[in-house]
Amino acid sequence: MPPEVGVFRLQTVLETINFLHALGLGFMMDMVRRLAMSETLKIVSWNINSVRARIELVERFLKEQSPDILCLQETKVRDEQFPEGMFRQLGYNHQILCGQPMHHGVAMLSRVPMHEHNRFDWQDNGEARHIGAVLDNGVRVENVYIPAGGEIADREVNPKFGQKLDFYQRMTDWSAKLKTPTILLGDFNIAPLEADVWSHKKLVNVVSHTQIEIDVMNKLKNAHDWVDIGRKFIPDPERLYTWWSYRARDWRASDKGRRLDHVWVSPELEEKAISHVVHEDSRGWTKPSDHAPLITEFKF
Amino acid sequence: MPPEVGVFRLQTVLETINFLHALGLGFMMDMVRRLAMSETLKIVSWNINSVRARIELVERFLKEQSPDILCLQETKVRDEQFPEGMFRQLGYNHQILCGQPMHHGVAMLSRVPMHEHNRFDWQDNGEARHIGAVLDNGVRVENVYIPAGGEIADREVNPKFGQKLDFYQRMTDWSAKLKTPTILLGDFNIAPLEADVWSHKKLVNVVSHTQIEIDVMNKLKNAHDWVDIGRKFIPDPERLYTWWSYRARDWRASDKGRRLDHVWVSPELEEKAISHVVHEDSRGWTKPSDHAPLITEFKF
DNA sequence: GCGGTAGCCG
DNA sequence: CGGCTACCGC
Repeated sequence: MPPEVGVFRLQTVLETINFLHALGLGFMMDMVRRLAMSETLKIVSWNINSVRARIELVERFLKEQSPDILCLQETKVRDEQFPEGMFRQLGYNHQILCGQPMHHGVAMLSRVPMHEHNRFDWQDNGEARHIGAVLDNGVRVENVYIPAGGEIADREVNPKFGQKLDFYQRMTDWSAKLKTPTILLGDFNIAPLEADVWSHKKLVNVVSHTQIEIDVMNKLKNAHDWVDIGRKFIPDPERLYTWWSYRARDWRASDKGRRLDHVWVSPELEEKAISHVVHEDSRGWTKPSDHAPLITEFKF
Repeated sequence: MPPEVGVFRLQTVLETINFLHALGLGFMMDMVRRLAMSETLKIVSWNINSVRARIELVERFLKEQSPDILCLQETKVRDEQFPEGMFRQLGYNHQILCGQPMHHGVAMLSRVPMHEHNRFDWQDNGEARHIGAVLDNGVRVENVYIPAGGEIADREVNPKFGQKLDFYQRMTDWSAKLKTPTILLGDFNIAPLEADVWSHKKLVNVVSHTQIEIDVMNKLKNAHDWVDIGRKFIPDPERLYTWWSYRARDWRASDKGRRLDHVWVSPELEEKAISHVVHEDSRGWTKPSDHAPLITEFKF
């Protein structure tokens, strides 16, 4: 599937390569060849904590990593104000935006064709927390920002915690009916394993790592036999974090991380995943997000 | 007057030069020689619009221009949070701070000895708008941030305008009694001449250029026969601005400036002033203040 | 337009 | 700690 380049819709790989050559953009030819001729897909999930405040970081990341698809959470911007120009300049011409003022917000930016498929309101309150897309090969990508759940792990005193559990339950119902090969990724706001947090003992009653959350997460997982790509490539009990609080004096030295972000796939896609890394570097850049991007490569 | 260097108080020029040589700081020797052996003084007035937000700009300016004394207005920082480290690193060990939370605030940073002399509250409401210092040669430096005066040029409907006029009146009373040779500089928030604004006609009723303001400014000027150093070196009717609004799309192209900042001296210092420029360049740096620095050199 | 403040949130 | 929303002031 050759990419769109500005107003040009290039029909063949050869056309695309000749076009780039004419523009003196020979350095992009390898990329085009790879995109068009292989069935490799590099997809990223990143809770960006404001895409506007982080636009230069995102640009740097895209230039360094060149993913085909970027799935963002916590964009914190309404669609009219989304900084789509930078993405378009880098060839991310397929854009699905689902934002709202102030909080939450998800977005998908792609250099390969991608078609909006659905937007679930699993929280049933209008918050912008999900978009689903389908690729030309029929694979679905579901980008989700699950609520954090507040401070206290008790739905009686903390309604936010109940909303989080209900969100998981609705995703579970949806998963159970799911037939299509699907990549489900985003900020799940739960770190299920002991090796997913810097201290199991200290966090066992902290929202994100409580048993009740781990239970609802496992119910969701079993409803579709989701495969946890993070743990496929970095098996338990190896340390695996995707989030480090801003509040730490030195996030890398203290390393008080949690694995809140996840990439899950339908069982039939498990063997298509060929690599997965948490890009911790970008957590150390200037003015970073508190989450690191998750980079997964598939070969279909 | 040899400088203080950290905890060392160097008594002679020779001691200072030897000290720098021992530290491998030979590149500073010329500066020390100039400071200690000549009677030249380079003094800057700059409304910085937050010294914390602008600390890298200030550093760049000091490294490029190497003034002996920097007088800042609108520092917008309480004294405990003043970023004094950068100044100390560049040798500005004499510091007089007069800040408050959020608004206003003035500061003087000097590489030559300078002693706090007074702090007038010409507005009589506790706002941090003035500090006065005396140099070892007896010359006084008065650094002032005169209130802007609000939107409407009528003290009956706009108390801020009245406060501005009252501030000028109190400065006038002070000036009339002044006997010492003095440099009075800062953000006066009035552009008196037609050539001090981009359009006299359009601004004749805009606070900063109204006749009532020009009248109180002239009364202040006459009370001590203050010499306007800006117009001594760039005579009327040549265009002379020190401030350009942030709101202009392209401040340099539209050039809708005003001369709000001034350097005035006692009559007996007029002939000591040997140069004066408005450093418009720094208005074009990244994340600039809306005011440009005024650089004046004296030879005593 | 762009500083500062405050409270809200994770 | 550091986004957001607001308001305030120049």
